[in-house]
Amino acid sequence: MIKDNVSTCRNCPFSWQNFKNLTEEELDLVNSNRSEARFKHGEIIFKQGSPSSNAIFLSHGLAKIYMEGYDGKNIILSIAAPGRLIAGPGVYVDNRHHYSLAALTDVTACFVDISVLKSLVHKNSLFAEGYLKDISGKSLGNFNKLVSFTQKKMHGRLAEGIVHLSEEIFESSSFKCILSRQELGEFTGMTKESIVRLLKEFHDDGILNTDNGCIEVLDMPKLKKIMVSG
Amino acid sequence: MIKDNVSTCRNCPFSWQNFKNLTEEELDLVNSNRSEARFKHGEIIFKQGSPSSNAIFLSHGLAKIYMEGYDGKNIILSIAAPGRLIAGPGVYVDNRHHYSLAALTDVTACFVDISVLKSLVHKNSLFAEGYLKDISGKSLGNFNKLVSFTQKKMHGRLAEGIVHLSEEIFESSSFKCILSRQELGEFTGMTKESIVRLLKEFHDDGILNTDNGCIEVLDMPKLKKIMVSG
DNA sequence: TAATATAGTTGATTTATATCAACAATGCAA
DNA sequence: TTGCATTGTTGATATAAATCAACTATATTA
Repeated sequence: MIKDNVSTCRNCPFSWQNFKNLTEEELDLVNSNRSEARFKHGEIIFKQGSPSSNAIFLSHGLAKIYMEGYDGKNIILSIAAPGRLIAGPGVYVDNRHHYSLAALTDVTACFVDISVLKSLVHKNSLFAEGYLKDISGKSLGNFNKLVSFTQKKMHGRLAEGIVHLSEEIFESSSFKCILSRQELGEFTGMTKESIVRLLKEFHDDGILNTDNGCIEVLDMPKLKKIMVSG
Repeated sequence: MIKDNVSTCRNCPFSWQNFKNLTEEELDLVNSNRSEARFKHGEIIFKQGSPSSNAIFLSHGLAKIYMEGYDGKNIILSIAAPGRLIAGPGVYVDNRHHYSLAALTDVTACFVDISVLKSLVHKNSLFAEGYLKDISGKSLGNFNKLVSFTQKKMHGRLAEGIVHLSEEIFESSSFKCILSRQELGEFTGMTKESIVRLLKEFHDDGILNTDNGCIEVLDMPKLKKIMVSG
């Protein structure tokens, strides 16, 4: 009998930053066009290629945003957490999802009809600006990913991935990793075998511990050094 | 005595799509805050890291948008042509350029104070929406670049690059390449030596000709097949 | 025109990383 | 609990692509 449904957008503690730019009436409009659904770990929330008619916000849990590439090889673009708009550039281009979303834990997700957000972009210029900021920030993230994927080698990329998980997602130096080795590979651009080997190497160098699905960063400065130099 | 200065934004044939959403008065505001400068081939127009206080539009020529990576290795993100907004995500994040811009040919560029564009985003919701569309489209381009850089091998990436140059930039199967082998490498994620070898291979396979800096695509279907499968 | 710098080319070698294959551990279903 | 499927681990091997090094052609400048 879990009770983590959000009663309204007004009192949602995971509300998207940009909703702060709305009037209470506008936020109520969002709320009245909101529906909620639950997903179990592993379930797909939406698929790349399908029509994107809703913006999604997680109110509970974590999900992976990933692109399905050639012959079954995926790239995990980022980890979605509560408070983030999940919509993608397709919303303003071709109304298609250009990536897929799947639950990494049990997830509760709010769906808001995209036309509602678009109408608010028209009505409320602060909200429009906030949306621009949001997209811009994500775009920057992709720039960095592009540079690090093309120029860093495995050590640097894995270090970067772990630092990101530790600081941005779990906000702790020790966390249950959630991502399988396979997924860790899709997140950092390498095979699962390479992940295993590198984690071991990091362990042997006293940088981290890996116990039953958890990662504990022991030497963050060293890890960051590898992240930058690698 | 070249005369390709643009007299006003109103009659500019290379005007940004999104300016069509402005009233004439608003466009005049842009125009009165516009300044023009010329650059010679190779000159840098702005540098990654510097403050981004202006949006830029080319009225003549081509330029490369590139990120400066680790130890002098660059990635050319795209080729800028007249009609395109060049501003970057930094505008709505940290007021810094996150990539550099350099002239590939002789270039005439219009500079518009970014605060003017921002004020128009506030005043004109259609313009704001157009801006969102613009950023979204570019974001999609980066997604594709990420997938192709991480998953395709050299053949596929080079084919992709050449098809892009041919169809999007020069709109001809035969074109003066502009990009040096080094730059072609930065555009497709490989070294200049690999570019040379692959171009030769493509030539030997009857896919294209390379004569004094020109590329002539002879077998576009084959090239596209390599682009997709590679 | 000669002199020098830059860009292009080629082949030999090295290296990072994927792939393949076998096996161990873990979790889930019957 | 047993069996089966998934995930993790390890070592051996293959390969794509970078690096290195030498050389040639093409521009640019004196």
